[in-house]
Amino acid sequence: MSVRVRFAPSPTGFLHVGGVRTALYNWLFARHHGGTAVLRIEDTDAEREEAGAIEQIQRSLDWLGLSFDESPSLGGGYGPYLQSRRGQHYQAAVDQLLTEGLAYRCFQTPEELEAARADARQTDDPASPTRQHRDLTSDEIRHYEAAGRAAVIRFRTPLEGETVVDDLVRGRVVFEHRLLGDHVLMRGGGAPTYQLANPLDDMAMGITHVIRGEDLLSSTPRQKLLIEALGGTFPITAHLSMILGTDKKRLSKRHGAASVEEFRADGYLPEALVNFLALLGWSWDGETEIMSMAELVERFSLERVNPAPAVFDYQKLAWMNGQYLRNLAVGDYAAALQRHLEDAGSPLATSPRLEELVPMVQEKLGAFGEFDALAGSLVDERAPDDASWQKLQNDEQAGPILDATIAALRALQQFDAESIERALRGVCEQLELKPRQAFLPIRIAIAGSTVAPGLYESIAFLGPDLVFTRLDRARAAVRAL
RNA sequence: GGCGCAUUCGUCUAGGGGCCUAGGACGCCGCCCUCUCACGGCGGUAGCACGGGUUCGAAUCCCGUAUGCGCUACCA
Repeated sequence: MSVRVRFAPSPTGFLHVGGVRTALYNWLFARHHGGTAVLRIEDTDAEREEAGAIEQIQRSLDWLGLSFDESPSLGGGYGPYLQSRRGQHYQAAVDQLLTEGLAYRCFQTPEELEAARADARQTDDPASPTRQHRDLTSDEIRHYEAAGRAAVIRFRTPLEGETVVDDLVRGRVVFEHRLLGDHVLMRGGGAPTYQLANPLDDMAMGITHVIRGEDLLSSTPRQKLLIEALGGTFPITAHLSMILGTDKKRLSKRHGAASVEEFRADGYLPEALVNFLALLGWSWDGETEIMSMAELVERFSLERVNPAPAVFDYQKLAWMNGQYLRNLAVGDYAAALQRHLEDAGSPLATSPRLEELVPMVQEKLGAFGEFDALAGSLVDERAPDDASWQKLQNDEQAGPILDATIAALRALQQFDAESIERALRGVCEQLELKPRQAFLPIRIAIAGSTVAPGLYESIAFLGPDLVFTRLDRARAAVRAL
């Protein structure tokens, strides 16, 4: 039997890292086994759906390099399976369940339900409120219908016994039927609930393995019961732990970036994010950390998924991204950097000289988002950093250093990094200063900041015209005091 | 409250009875390299939640407690 998995997000917002990890594990598992991974959008609740969310989810998955199979449902074009287009299929299943007495109509008003819940709090039968209309007489049904009451369809959950789920990451989990309650399959308006659409589609689509978040573990027995009532076989499940913020709460906006789009905007590489997320809850040998997509596919297995929740460590992601960045060939680095600058709408994106900058910044950046602050002043004309400029002006040696530098650079035949280095070393000897002292004012004059790419390379990159302009400007600022 | 899941350095993890005086990585600290920032190199800090069992022997198995998280919707 070949493996078929699905990633089934609801379009209620951006794709966040928890969702990405779920998507990734599904995808890796499918690819590892040469199986199929499909994307299914669970848009059964029109009210909570957010405009553009589907496109955004797809864009994020594309960017990450997670391509899903079989996406033919949208009017002949390409797109994911949409539950909102499968209404008849759900209706047919409900009709069958109704006929066989496996489901029933429930006419409770929200007020009645609430009242029943309040009563149930005192008892040891927490599920009873959901079963109030489980055994209505035909007279009662006629009465409710005559009164024009809308009905929801509830599943007739067995009152006794238990359902066992053999989960690939959690082992055997047992649920008592009496505590489950009769959950709603179809709303008053005729729309299916998740509890109906999700398992039904898994069955209809021949899903063999359900890999999803632990938040859905408790609804697994209901889904299993439903599928088995319909004569189907429930898939094998693997419930992944939650991803937490540093406060151990579910990762969200307030912990920092939590959506794919944000990491992208901050200048992270998709390969790095994928690698990092793969390791959040899974490991290969406990030692190897940097793994390509191909290696992940080859090595991934659900058996090695950790059942414990994991805290999302931004620092480690940053480190890993730096590793990926530094391993890029210059041309690839330049291309990726340019794409990032374009995405960010930065004017630096149009610079034809980005590639020249790469060797100067590649060792220094943890993410492309830092590029502008580090090297922007070499590409753009901009005001110097205030604090740095202050430092320059307070430096008593600055005047003589700048004078000597200007003279030494003026004397140069060749304006390349080696020549510049020799010239600047000469300045140090001449003034009997250590490079770290002598170069500080020069760096501020050149880059407008105490932090910048290598001095010699920066000077060579800017070229004599700009360099002398900036040195003169600094000289004037120092003299003005 | 009920049900469920989880619990190894600050964080991600290795470990599935003796190989563990618990290994790797990020972070942190120190040293080296060094024109700033980084990178890189070397070294260091730090952990089996607690209590009972089982066993010749437990981080590893069982029970309990604690704590955290999830579910408890006509959300998914």
